[in-house]
Amino acid sequence: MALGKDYATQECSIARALEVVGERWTLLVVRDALYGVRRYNDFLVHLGIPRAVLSARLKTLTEEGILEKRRYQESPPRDEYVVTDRGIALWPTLRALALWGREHLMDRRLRYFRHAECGTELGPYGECPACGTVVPVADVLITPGPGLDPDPADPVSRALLKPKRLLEPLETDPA
Amino acid sequence: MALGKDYATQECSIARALEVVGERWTLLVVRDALYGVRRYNDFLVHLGIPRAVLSARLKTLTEEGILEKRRYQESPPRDEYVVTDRGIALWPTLRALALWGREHLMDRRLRYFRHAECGTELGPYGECPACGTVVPVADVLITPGPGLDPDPADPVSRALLKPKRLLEPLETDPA
DNA sequence: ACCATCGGTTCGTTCACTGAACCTTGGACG
DNA sequence: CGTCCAAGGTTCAGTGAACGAACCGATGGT
Repeated sequence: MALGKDYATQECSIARALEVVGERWTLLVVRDALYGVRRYNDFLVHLGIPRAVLSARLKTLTEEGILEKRRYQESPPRDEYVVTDRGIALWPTLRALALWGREHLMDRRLRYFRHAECGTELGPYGECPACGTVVPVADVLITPGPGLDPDPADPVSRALLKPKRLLEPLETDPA
Repeated sequence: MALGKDYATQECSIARALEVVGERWTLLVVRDALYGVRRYNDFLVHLGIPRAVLSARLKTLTEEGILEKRRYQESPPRDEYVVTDRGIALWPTLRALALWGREHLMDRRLRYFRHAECGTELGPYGECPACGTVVPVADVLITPGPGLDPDPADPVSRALLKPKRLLEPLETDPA
């Protein structure tokens, strides 16, 4: 969107939030970051997004403090984008959106989100029904569901076939 | 966004949800609908959205079953757009987005959302901390906060200066 | 007859997204 | 040394969506 002019006149925190994360692709980039995607190329192949747009989104997300760009090796110099606390705070929004989409648009289960400690599937607000506590994002286990393509084309989707915790960096073997 | 081509390849309920409500202005239209806005002109002046875009959004939201267009008087023929159950189900998403925006982008409180039965401000997941229950959207009272412009230009913002329940139709006197 | 309102549509301009090509840095290989 | 490859971008022409202003049709008021 890149609004400023328009949404800025709105006295509303929803509008202000959408100024930052409401543009096309932005929330999907944040989703991938929470799933553990960190490298430019992994975002690229998993999202199927034009390179120019990905560069722009990573730039503004970094500027807004939702991602942090950091050097993870010197030779050759390589940077990764790691989600910050501010980005992690978007988890309830993404969770609510995913729940709405699953309920109203999907006919099959693609993924389960569970409490890593006890394996119980999360409730609507990200809480563990068994433990009765809100599960920290780092303790959420993402596991594949029956509706998921068992042999996806891109390495990121393939890596997501194994259960893993959110935030934990994704291992993409380029096989 | 109007994607199909792009997001459709994504096996993800977030992506599917964003196909429907991820376009510019769409979530703000839904927000206004939950606030009780029903008439074309009220959406128009409150959002400051181009007419063509508003028409397009109302059309797709109606087609997606999030709003329902219905005749409320015959002469002259006038239609209103009323939010459906599917639209009401977006409340947790909007609530999460508002919370994030308030927490990370705002420096003042614009509105409070309270349990109409007891006046207690809602918790992060739309629950009433006093009653211990998730508050139905129709029982949420929206009240102005200290950061709100006390004399806004458009009639919708003016009507929202009085506390009212969500979903309850908005009374806009064209003063 | 004239004007105003509501709920739109039409249209020219501007702006963002798209996809393909290209570029740079730094190994790896021969 | 020269060539090739991968990662992580930038550049650029074409397209599609958003913007804002103008226009329109139905109805009611004066």
